[in-house]
Amino acid sequence: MSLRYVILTALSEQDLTGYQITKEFDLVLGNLWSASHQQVYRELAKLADEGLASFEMEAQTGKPDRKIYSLTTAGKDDLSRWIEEPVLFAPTRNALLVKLYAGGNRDTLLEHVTCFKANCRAALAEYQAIAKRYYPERLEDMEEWKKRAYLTLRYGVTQREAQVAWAEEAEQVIGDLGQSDDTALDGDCGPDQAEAN
Amino acid sequence: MSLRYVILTALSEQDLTGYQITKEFDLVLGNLWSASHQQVYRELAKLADEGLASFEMEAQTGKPDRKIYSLTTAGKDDLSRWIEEPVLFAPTRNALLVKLYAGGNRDTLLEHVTCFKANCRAALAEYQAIAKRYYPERLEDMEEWKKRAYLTLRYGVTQREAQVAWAEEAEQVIGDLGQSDDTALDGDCGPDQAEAN
DNA sequence: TAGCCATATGCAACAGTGTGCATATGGCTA
DNA sequence: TAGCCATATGCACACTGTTGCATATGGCTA
Repeated sequence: MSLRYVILTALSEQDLTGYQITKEFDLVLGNLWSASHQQVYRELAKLADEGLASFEMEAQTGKPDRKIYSLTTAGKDDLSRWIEEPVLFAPTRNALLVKLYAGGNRDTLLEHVTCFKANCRAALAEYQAIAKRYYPERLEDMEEWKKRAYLTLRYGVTQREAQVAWAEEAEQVIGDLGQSDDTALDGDCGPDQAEAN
Repeated sequence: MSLRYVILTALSEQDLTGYQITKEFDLVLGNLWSASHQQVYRELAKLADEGLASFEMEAQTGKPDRKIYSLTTAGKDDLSRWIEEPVLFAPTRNALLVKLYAGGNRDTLLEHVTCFKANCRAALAEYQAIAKRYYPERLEDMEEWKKRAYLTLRYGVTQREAQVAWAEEAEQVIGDLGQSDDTALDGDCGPDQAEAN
């Protein structure tokens, strides 16, 4: 149910097209939520249908026509109401941890963890690039909306840093394990392990 | 697609009923994944249907009959294959960050963050209880499967600790904000800056 | 005895997300 | 000119997850 409010939030800043909102998910918004363009268009249609947003067609030269969406009063009210609601915390669902728990070949697990670490580092680099570009000033000098946005970025940074640290700890521990030790699986340490996928 | 493999993992340790698997999600497994009993039963039925697991009815005295599920060879193979596959990382979806980004009343945001912090602390306390009960020995003295399980718990601990630290930082920053400052909602204060991007 | 709880299993409907496919404009390049 | 890319929008179906409801055994307690 949150995607709709992410979109309402984006629209509360400025009028946007579905295409632009989708792009936002690759930038600042991506740190909070993510959605495909199909999801975005579908949700926008629903929002317009329910009167929370409205749109105007805009003809362009050299590019296809587009629909520029803006919040209605009802949309603003609904967003405000939602913000006041208690936050629903999503349960953990972590495939990497499942694989680690399940067992399997040591080198495979190491690869998974190393890949995870690389992902986290890449995310960190992106966050730092965003910080440099959008939040170059000191916290005290930021406008209030910017302080709040910066906090969401800080969340991503601190989480990723903790993940990298954990990954390094995990690499150590897994590195010290024997070659193969599935929980109750094939258990052979035979020559092969077909690289799936 | 992962729920099925979480269940296969649980079954790879020992034969279990749907009821027991559901209980597991409240304990150690809860740190990796979560699912309702309806989901568990549905998935078990599918696994049996596809020949990845099989079950035997067991009559009990004083309690209802139950189905004890066990992995088939095909099930073990499928689990092994899945473990080898690259991990699919789930995109971020964080309602708290959305609300923080959107704005709203300062005290509301503070409440949300404080509630989040309390949740994290509660989770930490649970993790510590589990650590004390299930992993009292030193890491070096653990069996290999236990080292891996311990790592998954460590992940939870390090993440939660980072979240608590962030929450305290956030409380500071939000505490210094003015009373009300929605992005473009009711409480406008002059010419709203709608920062592009 | 009535109601609650733990044990034990499940169906049905719906909401939310993901994936594949489709369509159209027009610029740039091989 | 053919193909690719960015822009721009969307449908249909499948899968995953949530919610409400249903059923049954038997112990414990008010």
